Amino acid sequence: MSEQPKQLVAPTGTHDVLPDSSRAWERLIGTFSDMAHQWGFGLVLTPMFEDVAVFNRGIGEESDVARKEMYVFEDRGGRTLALRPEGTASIVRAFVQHHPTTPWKAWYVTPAFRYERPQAGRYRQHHQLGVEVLGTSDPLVDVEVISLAWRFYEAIGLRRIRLLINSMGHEECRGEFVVSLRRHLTDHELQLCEEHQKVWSSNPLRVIDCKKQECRSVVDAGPSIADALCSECVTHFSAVSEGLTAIGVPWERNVKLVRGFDYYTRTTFEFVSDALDGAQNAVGGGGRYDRLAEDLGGSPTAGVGFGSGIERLLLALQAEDVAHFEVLRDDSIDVFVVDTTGGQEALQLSDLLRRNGFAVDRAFDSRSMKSQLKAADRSGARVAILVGPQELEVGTITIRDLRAIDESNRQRVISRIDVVDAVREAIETSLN
RNA sequence: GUGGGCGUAGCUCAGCUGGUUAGAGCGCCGCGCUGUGGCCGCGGAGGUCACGGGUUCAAGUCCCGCCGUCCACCCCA
Repeated sequence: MSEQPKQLVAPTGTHDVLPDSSRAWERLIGTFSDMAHQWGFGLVLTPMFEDVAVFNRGIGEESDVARKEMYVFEDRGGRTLALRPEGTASIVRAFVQHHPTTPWKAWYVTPAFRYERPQAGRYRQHHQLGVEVLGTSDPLVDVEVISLAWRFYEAIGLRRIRLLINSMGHEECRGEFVVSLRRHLTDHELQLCEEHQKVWSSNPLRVIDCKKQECRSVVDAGPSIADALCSECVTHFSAVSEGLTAIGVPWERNVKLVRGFDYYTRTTFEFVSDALDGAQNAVGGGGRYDRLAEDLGGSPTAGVGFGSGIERLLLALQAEDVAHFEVLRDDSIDVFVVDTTGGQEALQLSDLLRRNGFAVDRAFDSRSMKSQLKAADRSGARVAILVGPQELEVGTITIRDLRAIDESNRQRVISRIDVVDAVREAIETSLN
């Protein structure tokens, strides 16, 4: 006797999605796919791993994600590759590579990988869906992107969502702001929180959204990005916020909204769920990235997009008790075929009914009628059709309503030839 | 990367200060109903008490380590 091998499990921070919960995933992704097409976006699929430079140059080598969270590996040909940590950089790389006509409107759904310590709403593999628009700097595109996200959240049933928007300015006014911010932080370095006293100079913008009281006091007394914007950036921001208001999407300006990726210019935004109380309350976010295509070796091309975390959305839905994302009994199959003559009849009948559009399941292993009916009940089917030796001999089928309440009149015998029509009728008359 | 809680049946958990064959509910299988599910009753299967060391006459229970998980920080979806 050999020893039983050690049982293997999914790696830390990853999860299997089983049928109990995968139905909600299907609905979420299906809804987003429908809406993205309605908004004029086409699906773009890119490889799950890229040359590490795509992400380093994209999200910025100084960002936490690039510095310590990427899954970087070398392949057998000595290439340095990384599993994608977010959705945008790959899409822009594909744009640069194929130079499609603009505006290029892409939607995507993809896993994303970050080597982090897992906790509520944060995993080493999570999933994002989102869109990107390349090739136009029209502020109304920002509005279109944000509104798609907003309408999507509405469509899936989220209510307690808030939209926070800000502008990071373009290269120049943002640069000037960083200079004055640096000056201010240098003057007040010793008042910062312990952590930021050490690391603020590598990425001063990070201090702005630090939650510690020490840093907040320093930041509040310092320069605001809102005052540093040039007139063009101010105009852009106004057009975005007015556009949102025009179509009834509520927003809040948050001048401290500084997102983690370096590629953002001008518009940045984030959607937070008030139903999620933990630190992981951001269900989506994005912004404009007018320099990114250039950074990835393309010609200067404006871009804007958003991404949303599927796991976070599901947590928010759960927290809001959105019932329609639970698995409903109605969602299951129509007919369960019970066959106690060996299984050949179930084979033929299942095939026939499925070809006629019914959702059908059956039992295997020649189990007893009692056991097969139990399985039929568990399946949630509305009706069962029964074939035993008696029916087989005379060419009939017993059709049984599994949802009827009284025992009389819930079951009848039909000719096998009429099975499709009889099943159709039985399903229509069956109670819900 | 830092800090804390928790790992006992498929699932949710009980197991008092260490003491004989480790329990419950749900789920699963079977029987009551030798061709009829759900409800009810009865019965059954299923556990190297995450793993590895240690203390002890004796460890699910105490100690150390390790892995996993959850939570917080950091950061983000």
